[in-house]
Amino acid sequence: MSDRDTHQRRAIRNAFREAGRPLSPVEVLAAASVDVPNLGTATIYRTVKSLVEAGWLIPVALPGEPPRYELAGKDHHHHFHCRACGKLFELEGCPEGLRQLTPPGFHLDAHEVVLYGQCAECA
Amino acid sequence: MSDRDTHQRRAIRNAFREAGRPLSPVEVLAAASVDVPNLGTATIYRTVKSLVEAGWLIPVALPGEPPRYELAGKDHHHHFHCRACGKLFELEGCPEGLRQLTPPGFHLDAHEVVLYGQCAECA
DNA sequence: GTCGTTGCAAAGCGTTTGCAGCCTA
DNA sequence: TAGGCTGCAAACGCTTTGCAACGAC
Repeated sequence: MSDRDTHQRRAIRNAFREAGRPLSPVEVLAAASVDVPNLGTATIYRTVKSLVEAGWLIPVALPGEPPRYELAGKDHHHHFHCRACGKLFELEGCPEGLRQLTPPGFHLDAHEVVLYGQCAECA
Repeated sequence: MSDRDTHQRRAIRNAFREAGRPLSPVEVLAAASVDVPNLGTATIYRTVKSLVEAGWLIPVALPGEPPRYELAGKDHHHHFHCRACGKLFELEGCPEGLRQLTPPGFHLDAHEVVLYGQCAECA
C-alpha cells in the first residue's frame, strides 16, 4: 500500500521527466529499460497506473491513438495533433459554448477537444 | 469482391438505421442478432469494415474507447459520452472559438470534441 | 524479517484471420 | 454451379492478473 522508492519506479519517473512529451507504455518501457534491464511490461502498467492515481501523471488519450501519459501539474489545456510530424502540441484556453451543446437533462462534467492540422513547422 | 445482399448484412445495416447513434461492434452484434441468430463477431467486423470502405459508415473514434460507427451523410456534429451507461449520443452544433485556440502559423483543418457526463436516463 | 514490489507467464479482451461449408446471384 | 460470405475457433496485440521470489525499509 505504501510507496517504496524502487529502482524501477525511479527509472519510470525519470523517463517522463526527460521526455518532455506524453509517452505511451511501450515508450516508457524503452526509455526505462536503459536504466533497468529485464524491466517487465507489467511493472510499467502497474507503476503508470499508480502514478495516475497518485496524481503524478495525467492520461492523454487521443481518438484512435494508443493512450499516453504526461506529467501532471499543468493548467487545463487541449492538444493540437499535427498530421504531418505526428507531434502533439499544447493549446491554451478553451472553446466557448460547450455547455450549450449539452442536450436537456444531460449532466456535463468534462470535455475533450483535439485540433488536427499542420504545425507551423510542417505547414 | 462483389456485394451480395445477404441476410446478415441486411440486419447489420438495419441496426445502424434504427439506432440513430454511433454503435460499437458489440452493440451491432446485439442488435443484429435479433434478426440473425448465431451471427458471428467476425461477420460484424468484416461487414462494418466493408461498409466503411464503401462510404456507408463513418468511424467515430473517441479517446480511450473502442471505435464506433455511424451512418455517413450527416451534418457536422460532435458526441456526448455517458460515463454511466457508456452510450454515445450525437450533439447538434459546434463550439465557438476553435480557430482562436490555434497557435500562429498552424493550419487547422479538422477538430474533435467529446463531452463527458451522464445522459438524461442515467442522471 | 515484513510485506510491498517485481518478473515471468498465463489469462483477458477486443479484433483479425484461416478454413470448410453455405448460399446468393 | 461458382465464388463470395458466414460461423467457428485459433491467432493476435495490448493490457491485466496470479504467483513465488526479491528487496526496500
